[in-house]
Amino acid sequence: MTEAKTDPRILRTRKLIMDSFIDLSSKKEFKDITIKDITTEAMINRATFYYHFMDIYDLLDKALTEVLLVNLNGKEYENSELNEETLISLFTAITDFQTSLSTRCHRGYEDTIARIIRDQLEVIFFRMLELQHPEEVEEGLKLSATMLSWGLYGASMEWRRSSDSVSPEEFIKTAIPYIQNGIGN
Amino acid sequence: MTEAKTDPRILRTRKLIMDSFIDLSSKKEFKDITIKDITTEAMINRATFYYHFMDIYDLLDKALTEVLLVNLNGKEYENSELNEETLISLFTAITDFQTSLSTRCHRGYEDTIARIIRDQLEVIFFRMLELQHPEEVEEGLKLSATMLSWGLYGASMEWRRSSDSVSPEEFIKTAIPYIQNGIGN
DNA sequence: ACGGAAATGTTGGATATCCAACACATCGGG
DNA sequence: CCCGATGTGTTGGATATCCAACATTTCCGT
Repeated sequence: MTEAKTDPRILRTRKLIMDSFIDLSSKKEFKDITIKDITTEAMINRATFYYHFMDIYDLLDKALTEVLLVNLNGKEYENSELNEETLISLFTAITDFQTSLSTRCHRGYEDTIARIIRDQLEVIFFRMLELQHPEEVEEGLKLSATMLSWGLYGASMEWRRSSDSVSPEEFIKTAIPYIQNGIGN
Repeated sequence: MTEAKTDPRILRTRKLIMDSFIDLSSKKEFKDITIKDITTEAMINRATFYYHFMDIYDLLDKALTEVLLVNLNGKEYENSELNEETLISLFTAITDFQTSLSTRCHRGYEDTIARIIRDQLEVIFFRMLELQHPEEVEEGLKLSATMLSWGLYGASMEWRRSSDSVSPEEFIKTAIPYIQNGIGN
């Protein structure tokens, strides 16, 4: 209900900046991308960049979040339950996202990426848990969501490390029983 | 030397509008494209459209000119002579342009398109003639350029009409001797 | 042929963006 | 070491763009 539509110029400019950044990321390493590069490509003034973002790390953060959200929104977790299907879907969304990033060059920013993934996962988990256990206190659900997000992210790291070419689906399925027994009714 | 750089916001907005229009043109007929459609796609306000263009016909005009210029600029006629090679190059540029337009739907606006092509050809011819005949009076060169532009455009119409699958190069080559004898020293 | 809906243009005041200039940090070469 | 060159952030005044509202025209269904 709290309307207050954001000015379309803001939406347009942010999109131009993010698109340019993502485009440049596929051509250069992150550390070689300068703010002038981005603003030139986006056809906006350098000062305007600072109107929207603190610095280039802020942009990296928000751009990756945006991309991850696009990856996740195709899946519609809004009103779904936390079950085997959604867990598999979430897990493959993460591994897809990381694979798509590996073609770009963000070496040295794994921590940022990890935090972004965990943050988004936590929000999704919390929504699902809230829906499934309306009687529980918020604090408990929050903590569960936190632990699940760390856990699923950790699993994705383990999947990448193992690299014995088992599919993400198969990989996460082996862990699901333990998760389910922990969170099941 | 007469600087007076145009504001980058203007360049950006015009580009957004033109790109959106060209994009929409490949999906709808011109007559079904509304100004709201364009401005929505371009993420700009409808009032801003009128800041840059008189109406949608003005946009059609300028957008086509832009596209044609892109077609022509790859060829670099700036300091070239008016000889067989450049004539062939110009002719194929025109036929390419018209072919690319035929996939879009501008039925009923052939006159506009024709005028745009002739206008641009005339400018190019005049520059070349000026370079090649510095001693001549401007009026004579202007008129020659006008006649050449009409002539070459007419040839392109004839080429489309005949459609006996002879290449544009071959087609125009048959006419070049007459042009050359007319304009040669 | 009528009436409502949608598209076209226009306007004045609000706001995002631009510019030029500045101070500061970083870096690589002589 | 120092210097010029390059990148980062910040600022105040100028300007392109937005918005909401309006009048007018075009279109389409009944």
